[in-house]
Amino acid sequence: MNLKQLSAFREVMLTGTVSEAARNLSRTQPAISSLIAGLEDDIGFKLFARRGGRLHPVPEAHYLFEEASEIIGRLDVAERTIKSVRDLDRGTIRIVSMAGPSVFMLPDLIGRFVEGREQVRVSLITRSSIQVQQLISAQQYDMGLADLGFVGANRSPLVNHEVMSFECLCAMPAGDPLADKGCVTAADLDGKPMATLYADHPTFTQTEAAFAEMGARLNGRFETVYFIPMFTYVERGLAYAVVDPLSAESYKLFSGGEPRIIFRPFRPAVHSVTAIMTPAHRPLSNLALSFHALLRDEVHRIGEAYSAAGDPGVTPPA
Amino acid sequence: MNLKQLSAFREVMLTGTVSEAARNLSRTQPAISSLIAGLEDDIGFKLFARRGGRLHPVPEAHYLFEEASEIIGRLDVAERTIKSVRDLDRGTIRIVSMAGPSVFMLPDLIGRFVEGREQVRVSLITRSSIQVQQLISAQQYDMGLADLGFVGANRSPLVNHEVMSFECLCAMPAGDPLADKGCVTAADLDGKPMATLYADHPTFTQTEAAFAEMGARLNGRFETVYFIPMFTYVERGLAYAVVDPLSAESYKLFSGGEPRIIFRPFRPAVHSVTAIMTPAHRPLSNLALSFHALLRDEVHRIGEAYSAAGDPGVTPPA
DNA sequence: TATATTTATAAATTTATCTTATATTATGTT
DNA sequence: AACATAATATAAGATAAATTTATAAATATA
Repeated sequence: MNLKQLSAFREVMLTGTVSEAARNLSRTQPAISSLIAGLEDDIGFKLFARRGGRLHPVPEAHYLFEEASEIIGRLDVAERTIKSVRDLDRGTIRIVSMAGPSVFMLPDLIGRFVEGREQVRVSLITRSSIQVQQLISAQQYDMGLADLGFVGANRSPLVNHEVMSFECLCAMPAGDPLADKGCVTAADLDGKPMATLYADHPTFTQTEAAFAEMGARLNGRFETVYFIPMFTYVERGLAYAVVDPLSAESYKLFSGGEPRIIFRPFRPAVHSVTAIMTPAHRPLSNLALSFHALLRDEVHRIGEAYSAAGDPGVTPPA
Repeated sequence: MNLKQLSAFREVMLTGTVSEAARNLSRTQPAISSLIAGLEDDIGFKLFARRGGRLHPVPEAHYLFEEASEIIGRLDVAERTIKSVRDLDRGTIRIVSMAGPSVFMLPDLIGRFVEGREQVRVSLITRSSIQVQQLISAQQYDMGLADLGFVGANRSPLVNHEVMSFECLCAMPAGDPLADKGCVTAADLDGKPMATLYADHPTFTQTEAAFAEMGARLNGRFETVYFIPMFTYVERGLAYAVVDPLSAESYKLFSGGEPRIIFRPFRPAVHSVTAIMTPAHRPLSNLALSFHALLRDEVHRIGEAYSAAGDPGVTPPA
């Protein structure tokens, strides 16, 4: 008893004749006849009584017809569904990210990704960079975005890290005199009020080192947990800040059309090392792979956009 | 996407390796490899990531595994069920019968038939002989048992009639002097009290004719609708009766171990013409065919048992 | 009666599946 | 590092299944 036999049988039951069934299935009549005969052979009795050169289903045939219809229908659904998975318009992606990108950048990217993919579900949670790696290595999430500065040497062997290093930027209010410089140095910010992250954040420690290197004094006036509050201080001209490109992009998304902060390259270079993490020993779904590619491209685009040119939102000085 | 592919895939998912799956399915490893490759080809993407010379299912594979398991399971159930239908231990038979046999004979026969066939359902209803033919021709029932004397020339072309003609018997109380005779004639019953069926029953009209033929007087003292009440009168020595063998058999079943009525051939012969009816243009289920054969044999057995030997329950006179 | 329609069967062909043999890759062991 | 082990992949040949073409037989229809 196989599928070919069952669908031939089903078609004969539906059409009433072998010839018509053969036409519907794009086969010849002897092919269908032989499938029916084979099916009858397999189950051990005749499904049709042959009278007047026609096939008349025996009562038992009606039971098998019901079953065959449901089985074939089920198979069709399964086939369609699995093929829609191939076409990436169905499935679930679970993402875990550090705080910064999870506020504007990732929701924006996810919004673009699910556009026109009604059946796609995306779950995004926010955790510390350390926890991001833990959750990925626990095979609980498909993708993670985290600051490798926190992870340091403790990279989990269960996690693939796609490492991207960026140079941080100096954020200042639009119209600030320093914006005229193509590049801002620690010396330029000597003693100026700064908004910084908390003490053990890699960006903060590197910024301190950069100031020390140039013999400049770091005047940490505002200390915050996330980047977003820092921008509030910068917007109002209360402070400068050294931020990574992803945070700069987040600000751009946050502020919408009229950015009141501009970004300039900062020297000595402060590096932000971000990684896209994926489970090492479990294949990603095609959908997740597709989003992974989008995320990587986006992060690279942001990195490049802010690195050389400074703030792409404002024309750099000639 | 076909069954071979799906069950190979299922087995690989269950065992974790192609080689083990091949062993379980009694195939070689390349056969399974090729089925998996074919399946992946059909659905358009890889179900397994090849790493370390092993297959690691992608997340989508788990969905297909669930579906494949259910489809295969469903097919197995259908196959088992249809084969149990073949073995006649599952199914339904709908029987319609005239009153006489439906009281004891058919229930007894049905009881024997369903013995050891837990899944077999039998429905038996009682209708007039005319209605029996109508219900069979309406394709509503699988089998009918009716007196053709009522149907006469109005045989439906939609019904197959298996006709059986019997000679009726004279019923008398055990110990009656007439029992000493090997054969009872209408003349023997001249003027004796008789229990008869209602006026237009074929057996009654023929009995009247038999008495007339021998110039005997028919003293119809009790008139009943069914045979069973007649036996009550006969048992108490209040009347004689002329009954067909099926009714005689019913009495035997009804009275159990100690029959208080004996039967003798009656002359001139009164014929009871019974027919087993089946739908002409619809095949019977194998189960119904099987019961049909049993019923035919039983009716023949009864006809033969009562015809020549008279009452088989009591030793006929030497 | 002639014609058309339907199913069944036989032979030949094509397609699918399976096996054997072998290559390749990864893993563990000495 | 060399070797053995175990897994998958691939190619070629063999076998089995499905399909088509051709044809016969039975039945219904004009």
